[in-house]
Amino acid sequence: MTDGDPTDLGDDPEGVVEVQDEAATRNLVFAAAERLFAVHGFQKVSVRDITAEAGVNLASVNYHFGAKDSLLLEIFRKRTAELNRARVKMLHEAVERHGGRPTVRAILEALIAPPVRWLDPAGPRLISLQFLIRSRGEGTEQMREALRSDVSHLRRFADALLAARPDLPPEDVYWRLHFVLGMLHNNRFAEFDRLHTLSEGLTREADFEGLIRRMVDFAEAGFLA
Amino acid sequence: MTDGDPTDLGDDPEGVVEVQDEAATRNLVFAAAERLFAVHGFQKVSVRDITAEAGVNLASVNYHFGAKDSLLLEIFRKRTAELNRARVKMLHEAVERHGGRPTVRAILEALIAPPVRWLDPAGPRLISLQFLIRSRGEGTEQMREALRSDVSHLRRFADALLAARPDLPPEDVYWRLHFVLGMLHNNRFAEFDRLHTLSEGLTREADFEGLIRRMVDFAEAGFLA
DNA sequence: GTCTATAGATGGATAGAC
DNA sequence: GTCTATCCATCTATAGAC
Repeated sequence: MTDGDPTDLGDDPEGVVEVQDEAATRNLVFAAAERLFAVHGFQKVSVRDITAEAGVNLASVNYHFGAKDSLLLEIFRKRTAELNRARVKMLHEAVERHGGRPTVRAILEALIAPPVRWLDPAGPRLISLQFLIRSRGEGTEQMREALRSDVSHLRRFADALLAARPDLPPEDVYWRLHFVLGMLHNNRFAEFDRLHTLSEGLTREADFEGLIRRMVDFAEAGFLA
Repeated sequence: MTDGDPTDLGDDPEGVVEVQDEAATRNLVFAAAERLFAVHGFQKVSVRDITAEAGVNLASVNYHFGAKDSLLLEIFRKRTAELNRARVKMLHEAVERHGGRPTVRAILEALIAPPVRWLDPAGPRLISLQFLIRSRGEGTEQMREALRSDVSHLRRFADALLAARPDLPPEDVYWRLHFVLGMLHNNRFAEFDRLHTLSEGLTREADFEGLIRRMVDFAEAGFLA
């Protein structure tokens, strides 16, 4: 369905296998790599693991992406752009809804809701989010450089928060934004497991809108103090 | 000074080098490994890197620790125990100070202050803390199993918080504890760098008692909501 | 574009001399 | 306990047939 233009298939005498969309293998590699990296870590997953998982030959990674690191970087860029787009869209809607001056709560919702919605195992985004969280600690030098220097999307959130709390010293606003990001980056499989053990099953992360509300409540209270 | 009993040195005809404390090499390896792991990550640092950094021979890691993973686990266990001891001690003092029922703020201080004090570059703990933070995302299976199952030290904090806020649904208490831990785990070199870039130098993490106060303020507000 | 085969580098671990 | 030399597994990347 999503493998390109299927109208070519009928006329090809060589059958279906040879006329796969030229991007099919590339997409298989991309998806397998993202999943394995997200679950097992960047360094522990080899090109062999990826190609075996994708069911393609070993040389595919280098042919389609040049190198393992380039593949990593491409996944990172794509998912980062998608997440930032969702966040900025929500922030923009909040700005319009509040006549140019969104509340702290509306800003925090735009920051928090998109990545938490990605946690839903019923959706197609859980793997991408775990990949992005992992890239923060294990990323290549290129990825860390991108994270360090590209603060353009956070810039908007910081400016909105500064405008919403002009009475606060700016460094307080920045520190609190840092704390909220820490809350978000902690949403890993392993941390949920630990919390689940500690609470003896009381905490279930299945209710994502509820989790968003809990996080926004907590963060908002911290910002309004 | 700390390399054993120096009184033996004067009588040894073979000189200083051969009569080093038998633990000297072991300690050199331990320290070099912790530092390299903390800065560069667990997978990226090889046994060769460690022994070169320590100025000892390649076989030292296997002789003194058995394997690279065992060395990692030993560092992890030692630093985890030290951090937990400092936290539990502060919690115990808060319990005594408050006649058995410490406030939310006192509990949070016991949870937050020790690891943030370890951030001080003037102290000897900065590397250990970065190692511990990294172990959360990159740890071996043994380390992750230890993190998952050994919640005995967090158990005390959770119980204290449940007692301090008996009016809250327990799952709310657990989630908020999870949020506070996220704030703590985000205190990595790279995240401070990013925050520093975003705030154009306004946020300086040099004032650790100030940072503790900011974090406790934020977390307390979130808990009292 | 796909595949096999392999080059070339690096890793953890160990044997054995001292 | 320490060191050198080395085994052997594994990795990334590429050459070259199809």
